This record gives sequence, structure tokens and C-alpha cells, in this order.
Amino acid sequence: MDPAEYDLPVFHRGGFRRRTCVVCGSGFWTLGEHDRCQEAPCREYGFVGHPIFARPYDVRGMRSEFLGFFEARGHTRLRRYPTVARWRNDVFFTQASIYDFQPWVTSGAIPPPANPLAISQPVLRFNDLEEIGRSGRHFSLFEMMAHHAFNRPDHPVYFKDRTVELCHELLTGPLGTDPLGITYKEEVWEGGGNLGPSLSVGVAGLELATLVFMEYVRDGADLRPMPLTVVDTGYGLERFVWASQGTKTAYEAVFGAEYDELRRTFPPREAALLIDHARALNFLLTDGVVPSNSKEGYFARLVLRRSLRILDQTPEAPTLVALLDRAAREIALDFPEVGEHRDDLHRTVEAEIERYREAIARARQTIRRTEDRLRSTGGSVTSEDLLAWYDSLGVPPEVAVEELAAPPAIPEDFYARVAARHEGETPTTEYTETTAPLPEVPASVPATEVGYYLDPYTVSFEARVAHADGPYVVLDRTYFYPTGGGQVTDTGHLGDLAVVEVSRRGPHVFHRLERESPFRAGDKVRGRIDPVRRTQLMQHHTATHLLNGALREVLGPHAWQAGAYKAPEAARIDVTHYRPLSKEELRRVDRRVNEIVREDRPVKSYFEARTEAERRFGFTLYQGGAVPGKELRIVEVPGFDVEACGGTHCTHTSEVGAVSILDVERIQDGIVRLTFASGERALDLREEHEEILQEAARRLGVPVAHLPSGIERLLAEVEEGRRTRKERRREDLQGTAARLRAEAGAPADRRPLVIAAEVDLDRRELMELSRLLTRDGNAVAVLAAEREGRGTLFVGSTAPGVSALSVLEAGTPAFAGKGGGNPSAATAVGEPGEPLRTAWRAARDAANRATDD
RNA sequence: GGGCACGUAGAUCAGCGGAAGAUCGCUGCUUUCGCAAAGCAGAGGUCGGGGGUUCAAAUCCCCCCGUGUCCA
Repeated sequence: MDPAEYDLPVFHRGGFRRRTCVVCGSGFWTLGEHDRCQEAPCREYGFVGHPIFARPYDVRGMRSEFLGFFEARGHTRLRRYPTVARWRNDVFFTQASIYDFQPWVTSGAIPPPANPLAISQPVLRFNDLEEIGRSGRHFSLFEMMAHHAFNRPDHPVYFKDRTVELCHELLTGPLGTDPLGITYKEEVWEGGGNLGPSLSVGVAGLELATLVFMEYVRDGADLRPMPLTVVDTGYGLERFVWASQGTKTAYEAVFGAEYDELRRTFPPREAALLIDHARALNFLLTDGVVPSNSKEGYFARLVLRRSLRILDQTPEAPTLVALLDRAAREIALDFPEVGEHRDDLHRTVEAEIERYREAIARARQTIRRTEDRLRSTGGSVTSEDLLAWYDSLGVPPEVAVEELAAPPAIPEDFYARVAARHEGETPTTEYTETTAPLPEVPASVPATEVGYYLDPYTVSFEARVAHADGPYVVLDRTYFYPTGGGQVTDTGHLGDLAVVEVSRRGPHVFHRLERESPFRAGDKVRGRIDPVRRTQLMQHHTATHLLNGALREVLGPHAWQAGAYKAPEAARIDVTHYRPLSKEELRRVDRRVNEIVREDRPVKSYFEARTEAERRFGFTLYQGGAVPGKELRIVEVPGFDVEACGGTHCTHTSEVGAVSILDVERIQDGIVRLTFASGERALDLREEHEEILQEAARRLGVPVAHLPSGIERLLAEVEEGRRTRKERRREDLQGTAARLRAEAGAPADRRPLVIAAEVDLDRRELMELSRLLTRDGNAVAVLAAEREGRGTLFVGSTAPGVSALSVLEAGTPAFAGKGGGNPSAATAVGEPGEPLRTAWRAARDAANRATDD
């Protein structure tokens, strides 16, 4: 990066000098006399015992100091965003404050909610779990305080100079840091295809903040300037608090009394880990993550189970629920939403604890059995087994060892070796913005004015063609709904040509025609939307919201929409829940939804400032993922459900008609899917189902009401028939066996009985017959059969010293038989006809010879 | 999203290329005034589904489905 990027007026004004760190070699700016940047590892921690701020702060005090400082300097204070980044498909969690504004705001697609702004964003990072409690400074959840500015060419806010000025003023002003002790180290930040210079702010060995200036787009080897430049800062709240108190570890400073309480029962490391995890879990669960075995749910399960393991090892430990409650009380002082819905959170946690206990109990059994088996063969359990058990059964090694009579040592690097087992796996697919292959539109084409938001009933309109390219037409205004938000496209006509698909990219709506567009820019066209399809889609979409509301009422607020799809034929909604829906829950959801439909409540759709909407309704607005825009389109069923949504909706719940839930399934751990239909389609389906029932009843010859018992009877009959057939076959075989035995007569003395016969049976029957013949012991059966042009020779023996296999082998060459077996049963297949008979005679003779001995 | 493990009698599981098993539960008989218990006898299986390899597949291979688990 060009050194000029860091050569800021603010440094020169303030008398800073640029130096080079003797350790890491980086350039840095400072007022003090330093030969190295003031960050670990270039210099050691110098703040422990010597706080670097004028006075100690707790978390709350520091947060409000920071936000107040920026608010007083023209920044709008924003509330936190959810810790689960539902609006992105490349990450699970909000890992930095800038995530709140990616990708829509930072790409310039939509304006920021405020500009400039200040926020303290709780962020989750699970990549250093092993360090938590051990390092003294790692957290799975921490708050990233930030001030952001988004600069458009026509609307600059501030960039590097002012950012550094603000940062420096904060540190040296209200916080009272010694100006000479601060270093601004030159770094390069790169991410998501963007890059820019950044400055890392170090004091007394601690990296307090990072100031990033997103400025360029990487275009191959070249850098292009971004149309929108972004100030992305990150100030670690916990670090600030720690530095202000100068305690030995960050945990003491950050968690205060809560930490002291736990220290009475746990060693420092465990105490810190427990509070840290309790804090993360509270946020995760509040923000709607249900513990599961995949995606974001796994991380909730991971921290939950890690906590449980520690609690389980300590007899006087509090319960996990109590621990979470204690942490929630603390968090709720600043984030009141975390304290709400305690009962629901408890139920989720209890369900997860139960599952963990079950998994461990099952695993213990498997482990014991495996060890028994190994020991009986002279083997023993190895540390490799411990790894495999952890991986496939989820048993932590300490638990496995408890179960073993001769446990191996738990490897020091156990979890590293677990990680090694996962190397070479296919990486997760990279984030790709899902844009249809739409043609480029000249910048001069104005944004499409869309009418469906405020008027979903207009299905015929006049518009002017703004741009046409191949089959694609962009209009100056449209009422066609483009695929999005889980709602499929409208169809219809432009002029006489069918519109087969409508999609949106950026500000433009593209109508794809059935063939090459005859229209040219400037043409006037009439748009007609297929009204039946549109109405059905509206009904399905509104019904989705109603179901979502009912599910949250019935299941609890942890039930978040995890996906939805609305097509004309049917719609579905996926919600997070910790176990399959019970019949009763389903019945209540069904009743509640249809009750809301009957009540004919208004469905209000309107635009509202994002900040205001979030304040009024909270983040549960974002059921369908975050919706871009400074203004949110709110779809509200007063007193029941409010969501930010861009879809077309009915204006009254009664228009939905009726909602029929067609199917419920668990699509993965922690997510249930409801498939349903509403409106006309629900009636159609009801009719179809009725017809199917009628038809089934007619074919069974019973009234519909007796279908279940009729089917039961039918099944019983089928079963009876199966039994009878089986019985008859057995009797046939028994008859054959009796006949053959009689023909063979009684053997002399105690010599084994040899029964040889040609029969017409298949392989399986041969085996059964042989079994019948030799059941009483001391007998040899030599059976031959022909089926499908192949000859089969079967030998069974219960005679001591007579090997069925040897007898068989005496016959195999004669009919080119291939086969094998064991001393008690052997079979071969070869040529049919005379060769088979020859083989059979050879085998019979061999059997007779063997029994003569 | 990927890796691994698992799916066999009503339940818990064994078997891991050659004639489907154990324990508990169930039914009947013996014993008892009755129950429990014990003994004896018996019923109960498309070995998750579908393809393939093989003379032969619960067993090996592939693809699905389901469950668990670890990792992103």
C-alpha cells in the first residue's frame, strides 16, 4: 500500500512522527519516543496493575462513554443488530459491527440507516474457543464498539483524517490516555473483494482499536476505487474495560461480581469460561438460534455442551439454567430483550440438556461393549478410539475414560487431533451473490418505479419501456412482482407477449418475455398480470405470516422462520424448534391461524424508517432475513405478527380464505417444515383429498368413516394371506421331507442317515428342506435341483465327521459347479441335466463312503 | 454444507461373505388359593429402501432415506 495513504494531515497537525517498529517492521505514527509499536507481541502488556485510562470503567460505563462521545459529535446511536446474521448467506454470525451493513449498504445498493453512526455490536467468534478462560483475554462473544461513515461522491461524511482525529480525541480526552503512549500502526485490510489501508491503535501492549478505510475494489491485480468509501472501526469494549481497570485478566474486569461469585466454586479458567459461554448462549438463544447439529445451531450446542461438561464435573455447581439466568439478569440491564422469554429459553435449554444426557448414556453403552469385545480378542482401547468416539458419538474423552476398565491416556493434543481428522474435507461453498444472469442496464436508465408494494390489487397498467435487451424488458414502472423473499414471480403479458419470469437486480425490474422483445425504449405498453396466480400468491404469502405468528405463539419466541417458499400450488415455512411438532401443537397452530383469518384483521403494509421500526417492533421483524433499505416495508397484522417483507399481501386476513396444513416434517435437527395451502388452492386440495378418500372408500367398499378400520381389516387379510402361504410352503417342505426320510428308511446301527434326492425347489427352499431332513442330527442330505437352466447341488450335514463341503466337492467337477460353503452346509451351481445328475451321484456316493467310516 | 458412526424380533443389541441369533418383553404349559418367581415349550424378522458384485450378501460396493455425532 502506498505510504501516502497513511500520511494524514491529522498526524502532521498534531506533531506525530512516523517510525518503524524494530520488531515487526511496520510503520507507525506516534507522539511518543517509541522504537516499536505499542502492541503485543512487539511489546509486553504494560497496563496490568497500571490502568491506561484516567479512571476505571465497567462495561456499561465504558459503552455509554463511547456512544455518548460519538453522539455528541454528530453520530446517530444505533441499537445492536442480531448476533445471528440472518441477512447474509456467507456467515452465520455477526462477527464485526460492519457485518450489520454488509453487503447492501457497503456496496452502495441501499443507504445506511444513519450516517455517520455509532454502535456497540455484540459479536460472536468461535474460532478461539480453546483460548477462552486460558488466555485471559479471549471471549466467544464480545462487544465491538464502532463508528462508521459511508461516503458517496455526492455526499462525503468523513474519512481517514476525521476518523483518526475522533479516535485520538476519545482516547486522550474523556478517557484520559497519555497521548505519548499511543501508536497508530500502518496495516492493510482486505476482505470480501475490497481492501484499503488501516490503522491499528496500540497502547501499553494492547491493540485497542482498528480503524479500517475501505477504499478499493480488487480487480485482478489492479485496484479500482470504490464508488462508496467506508469508515469501518472496531473498538473492543472488553479491552477498554480491562485497560481501564488493569486487572490480571480481562474476565475480572468485564464480569465483575458475577465472576467473583463463580470463583467460589470454580477455578479461574472454568469460571471465566462458564460466564463467557453463558453470555454467548443468552444472546444466541434470544436471537433465535435453536441448538442443533448443523449450521449456527451447532455452535449453540457446542458452547452449551462445553458448559455442561464443566458443570457435571463439579458436585456443588449450579445448574446450567441457573447460570444462564444469572448472566441474563446482568445482560438485560443493557439489552432488555435478553431477559425476556425466560421460560421459553429454559425449555429450549432443558430439551438440549436431555438430548445430551441421552447421547452420552447411549455412548457409554457402546463404549463398554466395544471394550469388552476388544478385550475378549486380546486387544485394548487406544487413544485413537477415544478420538473416533468423540467424533462419531460425541463422548468427551474424560467421560469415555470413566467407562473403561483399561483406559488409554488422553492425548495432550486431543482436540487438535480431532481437527486433524477433519482435514481434507471439502470446504464450504463460497458466498456468491445470487444474481440471475440478467443483461447490463446503462446507468442512464432510471430505477423502476414499483407499484405492488402499496397497491397489490392492480393487475393491469400502462407503462413506458425504459430499456429492452433480448427477451428482457425494463419498464419505467411496473406492478409485476419479481421473484424474491421466497415468493415466486408473477406472470402475465406485456402487450400480446407472455411474461414468463420477472426478476429484480439493483434498482431495475426485468420482465422476461416468451421471446425476443419487439419493444423499444420509449414504447408505451400495457402490462397485464395473471390475476389468479397473483391472488393465490398473495394468499399464500399472507398465510405464511399468519402461520409464523401462530407458531411463535404456540411454540414460543425461539421459533424463527428459517426459510419460506410461496408458489401457487402450495407454500411452506420452515421454523426453528427443538423437537418435532406434537399433534396437539399442530392442532393449536391450525386453529389459531384460521381464527385470525376469520377475525378479518387488517393486514397493514407500509414503509417506515428502519430505526423507528426496529425500535417499535424489535429484531423479530427480520423473520425472512434482513431486508435492505433505509425504509423498511412493514407488513403488520396488528397484535399478532409484524415482519419486514417486500411481498404482495392481502389487506385483510379473511382474504386468505382458509389455511390447510398439508404436511409437517422435520427437515433437519432443529428445523420443522410446514407445507400448507390457502385460499382457492386450499379448497381445491380439500376437494382433491375428498375425492381420493371417496375413491379409496369405494374401492374398499366401506363408507369413508370406516376407512381406517377397513384398511386395518385389509392389512390383516394381507398378513393372513402371507402367513398362510408361508405355512403352506412349510407344510409342503415338511411333507417332502417326511416322504424322503421314509424312502431312505432307517440307517443301520448308529450310522448317519444319507438322504439323496432330486427335487424341484429354489435355492432357499433347498436349504430349508435340507434343514428339515437333517434336523434330528446325524444325517446328510444331498439334494439336486434344476431351475432356470442351471443345476444346483446342495449338501447339508449334521453327521459328526461328515463335511458337507467335502461331499459337495466330490460332485462339483462333474457339472462344472462353482460354489462353496462350510462343514454343515454347502452349495454349488453348474450345468443342468445329465452333468448335474452325475455330480449328484458322485456326491451321494461320497456321502455314503464318508458315513461308512 | 462436509466428514464419521449407526439403522437386524415389541425393546436393547450381537453376528460383518456360506443353514438369521442372545437378553429382556410376549403367549402357553408346569408349580401356586392367587400374585411374584422359577422351569419347560412357543410365537415373533421383506436384517431401513433401491441397485450392483458373487455360485452365495444382514455381511462387500454404489445411490437414496432416517438417526446420531463432529467440524465449518
